[in-house]
Amino acid sequence: MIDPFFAHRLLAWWDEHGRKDLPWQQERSPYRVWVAEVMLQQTQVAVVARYFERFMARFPNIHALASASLDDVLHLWSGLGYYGRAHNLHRAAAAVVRNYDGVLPNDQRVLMELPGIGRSTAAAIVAQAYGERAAILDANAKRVLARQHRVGGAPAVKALWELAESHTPADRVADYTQAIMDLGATVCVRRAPRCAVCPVAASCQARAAGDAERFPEAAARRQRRLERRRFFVVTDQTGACLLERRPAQGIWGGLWSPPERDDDCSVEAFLAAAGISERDVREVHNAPTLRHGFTHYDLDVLPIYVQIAKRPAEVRETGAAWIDPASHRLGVSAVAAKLLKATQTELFKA
DNA sequence: AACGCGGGGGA
DNA sequence: TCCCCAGCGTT
Repeated sequence: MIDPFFAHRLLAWWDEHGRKDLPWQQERSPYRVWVAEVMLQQTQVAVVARYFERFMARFPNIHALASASLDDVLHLWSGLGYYGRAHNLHRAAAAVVRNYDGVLPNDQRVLMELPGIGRSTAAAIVAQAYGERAAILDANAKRVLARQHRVGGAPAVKALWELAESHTPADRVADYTQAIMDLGATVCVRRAPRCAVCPVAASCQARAAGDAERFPEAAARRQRRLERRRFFVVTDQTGACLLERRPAQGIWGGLWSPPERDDDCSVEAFLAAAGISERDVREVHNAPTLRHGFTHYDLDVLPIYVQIAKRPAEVRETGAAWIDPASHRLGVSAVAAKLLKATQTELFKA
């Protein structure tokens, strides 16, 4: 049984308490909404806010994005994670310029054919940018609806999409979409929801049952993997660091990082392959272990710091480059930046 | 349907 | 230390 006043009460609440000053809500354009929605995939609002305007300043419109190099796009994405999003954004921008004359389609089904745009993101774009009726089901809406109707278990996702569709009103779609996300983000929060100030608490079944925190049902815990990775962090006296472009497949695919080698690669063999003379090596020692948290497994990063007296004349093999520590060009991945920072700290102490 | 993908926030 | 976050693409 769908409460016909659900959307009405939600909108009335949003008019008074909703968020209306987020960066991507200003001078709202399809392009800005699109970029924001992609950045916001599995990424918290406060984090995206630090990247959004910088990205917009560098790529103010879809043509600027489409004609940019992938390295430039990755550079501005560095630290945001899920770098496949940046690849897809870049590819989709080129496709929109080529196929739609640079105008982002206003149809949900058409949008979903673009790389990186799924059901929820496509719905958010058409609702926020074009005012077309479309239902979203992000983590916030999922939590609100799962509690409102007290649905859990395996079939929950399908049921929640149907509930999202039936609750979405025909008018004020953009505001409603924002409202249900704001409610989930500020009132119907994961732990200790503030039901006392919730506009839809009266019809909330989980609230009535007193078990709101049980919803949405958590996925089964996954096994965590432990991985050990070994990087050769080679810096010179200016702090410049040797990087390699990583293989397209696998972790940090296509990004730049300090050279990674197997445990059975000796320091001598690495230096020889890189064309670095051993007499240029001033010091080699193991650094303290850096632990890097990961979604499904942990990485043990065991960098070996190598100080060399000067840049070797010829180390530019395929895919190798020196990175300037001041600019961090070449779309350096966050882990490379962390390793650089650790390296520089070590050099500073030495 | 399940899994891989990243980094950060918060308890 | 762990779960979660304005999900998507692949298998």
